[in-house]
Amino acid sequence: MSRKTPKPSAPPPAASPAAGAPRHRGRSPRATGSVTLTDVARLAGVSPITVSRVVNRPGLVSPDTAAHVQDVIERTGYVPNLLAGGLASKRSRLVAALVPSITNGIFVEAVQAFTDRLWDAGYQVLLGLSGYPATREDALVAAVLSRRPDALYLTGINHSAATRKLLLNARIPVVETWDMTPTPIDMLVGFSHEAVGQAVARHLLARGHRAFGLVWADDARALARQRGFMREVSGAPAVRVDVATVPAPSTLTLGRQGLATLLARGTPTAVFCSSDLLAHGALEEARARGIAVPSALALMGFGDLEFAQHTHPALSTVHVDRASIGRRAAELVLARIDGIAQGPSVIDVGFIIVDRGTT
Amino acid sequence: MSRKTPKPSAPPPAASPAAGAPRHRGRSPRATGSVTLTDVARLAGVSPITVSRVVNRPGLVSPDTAAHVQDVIERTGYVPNLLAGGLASKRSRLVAALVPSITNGIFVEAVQAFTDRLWDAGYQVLLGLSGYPATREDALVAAVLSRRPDALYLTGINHSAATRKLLLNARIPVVETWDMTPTPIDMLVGFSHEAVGQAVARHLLARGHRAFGLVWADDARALARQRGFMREVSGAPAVRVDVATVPAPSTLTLGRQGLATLLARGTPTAVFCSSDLLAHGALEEARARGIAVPSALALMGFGDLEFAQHTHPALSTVHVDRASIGRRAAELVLARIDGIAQGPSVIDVGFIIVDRGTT
DNA sequence: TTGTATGCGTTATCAG
DNA sequence: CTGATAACGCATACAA
Repeated sequence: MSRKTPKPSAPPPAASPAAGAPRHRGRSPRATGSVTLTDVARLAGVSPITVSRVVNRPGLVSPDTAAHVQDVIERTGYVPNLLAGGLASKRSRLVAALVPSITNGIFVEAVQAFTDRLWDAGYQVLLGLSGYPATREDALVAAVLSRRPDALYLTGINHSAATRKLLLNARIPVVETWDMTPTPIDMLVGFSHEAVGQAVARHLLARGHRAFGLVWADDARALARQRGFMREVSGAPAVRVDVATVPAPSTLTLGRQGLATLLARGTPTAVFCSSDLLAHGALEEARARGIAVPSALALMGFGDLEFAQHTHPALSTVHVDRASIGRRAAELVLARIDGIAQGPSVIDVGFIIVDRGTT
Repeated sequence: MSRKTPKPSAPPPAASPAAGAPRHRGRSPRATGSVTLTDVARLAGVSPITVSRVVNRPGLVSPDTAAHVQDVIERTGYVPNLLAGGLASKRSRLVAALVPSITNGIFVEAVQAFTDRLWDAGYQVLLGLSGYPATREDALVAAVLSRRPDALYLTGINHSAATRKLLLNARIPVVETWDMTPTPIDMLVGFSHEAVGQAVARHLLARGHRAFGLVWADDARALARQRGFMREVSGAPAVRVDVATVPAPSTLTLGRQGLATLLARGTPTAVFCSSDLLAHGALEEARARGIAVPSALALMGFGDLEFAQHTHPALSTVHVDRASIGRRAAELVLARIDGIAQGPSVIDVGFIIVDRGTT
């Protein structure tokens, strides 16, 4: 345990702050009250930068010094101040993620995966809740940028001009998610909603269906799926499609009503719902009317409501690997932060049609 | 639009930075590249502190000056740096919230309410995911405190000694939630889980039940509810209680298995599950066996799984106003930050037994 | 391997 | 109502 010269007097007891220099606490008119890196340095008999290195780059410091400093850190309960650190280094070690809501389970799984991955890499994620149709997104982006995050995760690709400008000025990596576009702001991890609609249409057509019903939420991404569906079926002969549109935040009740509406207007053999919550509502309506699913009516949702699978194994769906979106977004961000920007910066994670019976 | 003297030359065109002082960008070796408060001040012909006031306390500045500065702010796209601001003022305008997970819907609603309320008050919420049985909580608390939040929201009341010490040293308001204790770290918003168990027991006893089954997760708060239940029924004669314990993260499948276990060992007339997810699983098992709920078997959960209510209106539950927990926690925090620490700092939000049929 | 000098962008303090 | 000055706590760039 032999240390270099600068150690004025080893303090085996508790606090015996180098009697020459009087206690500093309370000296400056703006003193904060909590232990600073300088306090630790003084107590350990080293320079502040050495303490900084012990905390951030232990490799650059001799084991002896490191151990001693570490000891003082623990005794004093020193907690680094990342506001100061971030200001000095221009790296906040903070990454912001903007999500419409966390009570709606659909986006959380990706964010959780994103957060977990970044935490392991030494970053913290600041979550911003943009509210539904992204009303507050502009204000939120500005607020979040004022923390000087090292990167930004966005949900969706529809952003106002003001937002885009802020993002461009910020000069940090940005990942958009949950959608697909040839012109991302920066990077992108998602899938094409039009392709989903198209694939489902193709799938159902191949299974012989011609009379379709759509229970559809009035939401940008959902409408993209509808477009894809419509485009594909419009090429097939003798096809009928009826759409029951429902307002944006999907609920079970809206799903029930949607199917009721469709049944009042015709007799579809396959009903595609814009979300699994709607699909499950429709399933309840079918049950209530004694309509067998899937033998008498094929029912397809979108998004894997875990609950629905357990409740009724005959509800088909389009599966998206949500965690994977978060994980890959994190990889992209980390690569860019570390300057290793190799590889594509637009990733299509695709989707899978899970057919649990569609006649 | 007449302004005071210090305006050197009104710049109706774009950037004409007071020709006397040469451009500053790129001068310092550590220049950051983004617009600073000083840049804005120079362009507006005022001192930096005036710009600061326009942003933070518009009231202290003359309308003319304010308008002019505001204009420059918009033209330059200036975004304040809260790392610097927080460092200088010792107020980060950041509040941290620690939650086990966000994919588990149980705690999110409260956090969302907390976040919404604080956002309106000018604060941002940094979400920390502590993982299940709070394994990473220590590291997380340290990491989060290094951002110097103005307050902290915690889920639960079980914290390690190390965590408590960090929290005490931090000298910031702390709200614990979702539970009740006579010795909170600082403030508390929650309810007594023992009281829940007790109340349910009393309720079921009053409805004539004597043969009870418990499908129970192995989790601290859940066990507190069990204790309350046991204590209450132990006072009644001729009571039998069988407990099927299942591992911690509840699933539908575990609920099914739990009920199956109970039915293999006896014939309870009322089954109380530690969560609504388990209760719903049990409901499925009952359905599969042709046992009518609630006429042949009373089933009670805890926590209002919204889904379950729609699926089966005969599943009883203990209702907790989750959003209210978040809202009231926010109120407490704000009162303390503003120094208006009036009122109690321990709030019991209570719970409600929702009986949808228990024989 | 360790230390010195300096500045990051902002606000508190006190003076005009 | 406005400004000059001095921190806030830390890390970068070099030097030893």
